[in-house]
Amino acid sequence: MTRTSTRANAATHADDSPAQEAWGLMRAITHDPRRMAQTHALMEEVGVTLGAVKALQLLPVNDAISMRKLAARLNCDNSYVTTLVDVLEERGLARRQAHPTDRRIKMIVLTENGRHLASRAQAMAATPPPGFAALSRQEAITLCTILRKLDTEERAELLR
Amino acid sequence: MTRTSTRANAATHADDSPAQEAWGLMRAITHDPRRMAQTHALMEEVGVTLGAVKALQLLPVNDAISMRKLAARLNCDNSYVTTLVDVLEERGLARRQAHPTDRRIKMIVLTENGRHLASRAQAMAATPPPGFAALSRQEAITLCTILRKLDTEERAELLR
DNA sequence: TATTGTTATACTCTATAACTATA
DNA sequence: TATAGTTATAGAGTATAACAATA
Repeated sequence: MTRTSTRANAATHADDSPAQEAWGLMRAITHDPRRMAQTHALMEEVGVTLGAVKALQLLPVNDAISMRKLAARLNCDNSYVTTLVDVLEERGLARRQAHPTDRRIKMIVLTENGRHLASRAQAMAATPPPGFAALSRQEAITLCTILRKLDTEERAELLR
Repeated sequence: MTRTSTRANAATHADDSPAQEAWGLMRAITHDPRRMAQTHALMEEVGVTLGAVKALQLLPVNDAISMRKLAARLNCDNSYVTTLVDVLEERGLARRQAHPTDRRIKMIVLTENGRHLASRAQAMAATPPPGFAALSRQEAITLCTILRKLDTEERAELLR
């Protein structure tokens, strides 16, 4: 990126290209420590560790999912999913079910209680931090449009 | 067991508000697994663990910094910084120095070698992912402006 | 023979508590 | 007495390898 650069905006970013500055800001914004605090509160409430809460955030609320697919979502090893689902079962939040046709596969389903908790955990993750409320509708839409392009482009890059 | 490294896919946005969708996209974009791969490569090259690379990314390249302040930057406990700096010293990447006036304090300084590595690690973190290249200059500037507002607002929220 | 999940195990990450040396 | 850092230690997070059951 060349620096035909913008007006002297943020002093700290004087030498950054807009793209670099944007990237830095995105990382700062998504890093928000209050989210971690929220998550921690949920861990305490449910009496499970971080891994289990992450699983709750990625488990489909109404569907069943195989161990293997959950591992892919969590981007972790299969064996760790065993550990995690064990905890979830102990807490009565999920159950292992047989797959109807392939008996190697175990399908994980949330219990009533687990469904409830999973919904909350997922809503928590999906809720933008409070600062977003300061954006005008038009700004939010503009932001969205640019991020969509960025996301699409990232995905495309991934396949090259 | 293989770990399939999938990119967290942004959910379907049909029902989301623009702010919600933007938030989901930001999380998907910053989650990029290629960064983790890069970091992992550096870990291998230097022969240290992730914690040490993170320290390298946060150590001031030309200044000294106290153990305590480094702990604050890493957002971790003091005792863990001891562990980390021990490793950095073993690898000849950093040294502990006495503070000129307060003998309780130990100042960490990078060695020549460490400075080099730290610069690389920091440049790696600051470089936007490849998708950013697809944004027009105007889009990058617009994105930057909105994110700056968001960031400022987040900081303000933090003090309420 | 390949695939799904589990067990056994070990290494990394990280914090807490108790401690030492200053201040 | 309070603060900076260290030591000892333990628990959470996570992977690897070997394995059992099924396909």
